[in-house]
Amino acid sequence: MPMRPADLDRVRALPLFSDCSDATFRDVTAGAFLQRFPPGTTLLLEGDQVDFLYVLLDGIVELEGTWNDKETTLSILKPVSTFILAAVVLDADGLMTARTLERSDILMLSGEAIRRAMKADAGFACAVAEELSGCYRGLVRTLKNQKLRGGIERLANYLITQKVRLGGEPTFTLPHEKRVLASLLGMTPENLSRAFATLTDYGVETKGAEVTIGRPAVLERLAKPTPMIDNHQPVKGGPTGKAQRERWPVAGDRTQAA
Amino acid sequence: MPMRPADLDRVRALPLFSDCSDATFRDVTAGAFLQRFPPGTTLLLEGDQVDFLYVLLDGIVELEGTWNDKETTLSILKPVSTFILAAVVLDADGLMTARTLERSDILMLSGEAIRRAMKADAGFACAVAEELSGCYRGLVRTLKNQKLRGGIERLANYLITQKVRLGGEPTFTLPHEKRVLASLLGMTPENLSRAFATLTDYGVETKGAEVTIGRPAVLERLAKPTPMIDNHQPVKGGPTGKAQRERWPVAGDRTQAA
DNA sequence: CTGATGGCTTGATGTTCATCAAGCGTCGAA
DNA sequence: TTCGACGCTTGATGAACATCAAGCCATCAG
Repeated sequence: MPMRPADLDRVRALPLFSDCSDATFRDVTAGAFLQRFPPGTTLLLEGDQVDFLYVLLDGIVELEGTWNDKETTLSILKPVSTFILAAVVLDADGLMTARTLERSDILMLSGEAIRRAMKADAGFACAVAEELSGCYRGLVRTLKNQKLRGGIERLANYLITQKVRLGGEPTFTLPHEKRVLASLLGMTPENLSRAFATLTDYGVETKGAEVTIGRPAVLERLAKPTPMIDNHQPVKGGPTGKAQRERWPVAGDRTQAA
Repeated sequence: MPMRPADLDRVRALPLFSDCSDATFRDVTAGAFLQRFPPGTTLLLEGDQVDFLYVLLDGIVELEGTWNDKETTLSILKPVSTFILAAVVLDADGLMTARTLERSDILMLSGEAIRRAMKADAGFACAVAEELSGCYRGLVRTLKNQKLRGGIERLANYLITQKVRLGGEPTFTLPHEKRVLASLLGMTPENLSRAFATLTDYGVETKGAEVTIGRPAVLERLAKPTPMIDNHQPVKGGPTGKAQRERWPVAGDRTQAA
């Protein structure tokens, strides 16, 4: 499928590429191709060799892990995001299965070209390192969330994070099916249901996918959110990488601090 | 404290630095200093500003996370390892507390110098990206381990991994206190004790910190280890980064594949 | 309209895990 | 040596969570 110039611009605007030279960008995107996938398509299977860096331009994709006939979703990606960067950098097998949740436009960049570009363009290599750092920190947050909090607390914090990211309005709509949310939060759909029921006592009303947080203070007292686990960075309009998410000045702006 | 040339050589041999130019290495190590810490010393607190890249030259350090008066250990590092690289790259606050478990020799490199070197030396920036990729994949494994397996299965797989990493002998000694191991595996010391008791039925004998795996096949049938979660890469003699750990050819050597 | 499907909810039940409490053994200091 | 501290173990109990089963409700094809 041909790449439209508009798509190319969106990729160029990614933090990953916004700083690299024109030559690097041309080299990396030369053999690229854009593809549209229907919902439920498996893009990459756990253990597959990874030949491409994927860029989600439109749609939603889920990263999941499997063991012993059980599966769990590790992350849910929205546009514009790259994924399986780490496997590409190391030229290793993928550790996660990638699957579309909705119809998605996905750009595929040659992994070999990426690695070549890193060696040639220090700015690009730095951008890759920054993106990876952001991904890493995201996972640290997820792991702490999983090991330190119980199911109800995870849901409460998810709702608070979602609220601020969607603009801060007291009522918003869940971006995914509840069964997907359950897997992301590390619980069964049944227990997610019960957790929502429990949160009624804390001012959380739900009607289908519509959620309204009636008494934020009460919910927060239960959730005890902290910047060491929860990243309340609002999703701004422009395309943003995982790195920028982590740059958010939690306490005091340090851009000129050192 | 003065840096001995021998220490400098060990750092130079790290995958992080083995490929970078002499100039870069000199720049990065110029303002470095080596420090020896007693056991139980907190090197860095969750949320602290991170000004240095730490390199563990000798000893053991634990990375832990905290929430609501609970704590959990996220990783245990052996020499030679770097830590909090991601925070350094992004010039962000640390997400984990770092504490020595034993007396440790730790080299501290200026974070600013690291970032400067990355911009100047593409080879170094690539090495940073590779190290971060290795750390990222390690966390993915940990998260899958945590979300998909139960406590006994986690212990069983830990023992199997430990066995192969320590040379494959049926009997070996646990490298940490059991309370630390429990926290790493995401359970209480009490339940770790009970899990060991359960594993007696699977041929696992324990006498203090000495563990012997009597019937490996039986234990494996319970543990169901998989390269998608467990990294059975043996710890070779030389200093090895997290990246090399992930480069292990799981199925077929691809070093010359592309 | 009818029926089937699939996501969600609710209840009943059992497993897993944490907590509380007590006891045992080892080690180190007085 | 004696005492106390600490790590580990074991038992009893309760909380959190998964599983199984049934039912509700919206959507959609026939």
